[in-house]
Amino acid sequence: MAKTVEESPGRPREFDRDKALSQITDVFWQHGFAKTTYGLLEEATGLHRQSLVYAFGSKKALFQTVLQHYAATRVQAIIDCLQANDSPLSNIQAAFEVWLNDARRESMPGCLFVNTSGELGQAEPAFAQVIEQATQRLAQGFQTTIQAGQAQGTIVSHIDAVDLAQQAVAVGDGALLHSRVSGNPSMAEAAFRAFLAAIDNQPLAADDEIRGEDGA
Amino acid sequence: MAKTVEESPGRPREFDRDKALSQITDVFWQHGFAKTTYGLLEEATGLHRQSLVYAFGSKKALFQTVLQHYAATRVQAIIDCLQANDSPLSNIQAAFEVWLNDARRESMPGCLFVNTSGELGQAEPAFAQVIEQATQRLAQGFQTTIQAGQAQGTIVSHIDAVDLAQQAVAVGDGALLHSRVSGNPSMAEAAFRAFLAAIDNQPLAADDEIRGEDGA
DNA sequence: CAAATTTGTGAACATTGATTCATGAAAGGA
DNA sequence: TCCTTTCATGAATCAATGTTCACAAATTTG
Repeated sequence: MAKTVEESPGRPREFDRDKALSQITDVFWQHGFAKTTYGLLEEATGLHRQSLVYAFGSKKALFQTVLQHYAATRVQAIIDCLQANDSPLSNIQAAFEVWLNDARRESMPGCLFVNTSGELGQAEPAFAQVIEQATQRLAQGFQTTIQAGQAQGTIVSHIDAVDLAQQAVAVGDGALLHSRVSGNPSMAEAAFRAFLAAIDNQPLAADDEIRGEDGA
Repeated sequence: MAKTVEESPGRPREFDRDKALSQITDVFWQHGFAKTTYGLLEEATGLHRQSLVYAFGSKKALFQTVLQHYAATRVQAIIDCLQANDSPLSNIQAAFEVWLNDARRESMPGCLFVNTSGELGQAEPAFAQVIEQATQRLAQGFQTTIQAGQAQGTIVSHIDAVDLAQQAVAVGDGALLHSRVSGNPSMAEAAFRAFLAAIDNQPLAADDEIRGEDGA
């Protein structure tokens, strides 16, 4: 059985569980699963490793909790952007802005799910399942918003909404991956810019400002 | 100094260096850097670990060689597709097909560079540099092909070619990442389909009735 | 042929890291 | 108060792993 009891008789916990979880998330985010040691976790939280085991279980169980915490906060923030009370295009742009903040971060750029996918793949099915489910929810969020834009004519309709939603998630994942390895958000910015330009349905506004050279 | 001498007096090597390197690449591809042990490498190559050390140096040096080998073969194959003697759109489609083959592979789907980026990020600058350089070359290849298509009018011109090239690489990376964690190439197929539909400049063909399945 | 050099192979080494043991401390309940 | 339960901390344990040592085998060069 899990040892993460909510309330029970006996000595009360002296530290804030959620605060520790947040600090632990950052360590995994920065170092990945394999290179995160109990020494690093002790340093980040100020707690004894055995306290972490009592509170969260083994390292795998701890990481699973971290992934679920991440899905419930970070991924949910993107979905909230997509469902905001604004135009579909603005909502997508807002979601991209959240990603860009992750890409621009100095200390630990990128996305925990992206990093974990690359590191472990399907080697740990429990982890892969959390990531897969979150990715599905994210794609569904994009799809709904894109379909709304297509219905009102602000997003191009000649590309399938499901395909566009999958592409949006792929672009985000790829961009955040690259921001991690390069330490540079420019690829993410360019990729998001291209995606938004591609789905923007404004056939008359092409005379805005001519970008770069135009041979036509 | 490196111990990878090309030819020298003394006992000749009994195994094929390139063949072993290819087998080693597959092991790293499947398991990642950290989880690849000398035991796995011995099993895959049939060689003694010390022979590998003699031939390639330390584990990090070995992996660096693997990454360079991968860039010179796999990444180059994509670039060759982009520079083939065909239409720009067909060239891009052919490049995506190579990626799709990697996404569809049963045993070890995905891309070694993508996996390594997620696993190590900038933790090993020597690795990150190889990946970064290959990514730059790939983006440059897309950019050249896209610009050619824009010049001849087969690719849309209202989106910046540099941004589109960055997006293409991001889509590919994200799609291959997801194929690894999900074991399913459907996201890659959808994302590539959307990208191709978005850059295809056929203002008269917008009256196509059914866009469900891609024909020939 | 003899010396030098490199490879092949088995074993050992040293380090690291996740996990567990053992003990004292702090609460709640009877 | 006394007992049970849980937490905090230090130490130990056990397994895994990258690397190195030592020696036999194979080939080139003088």
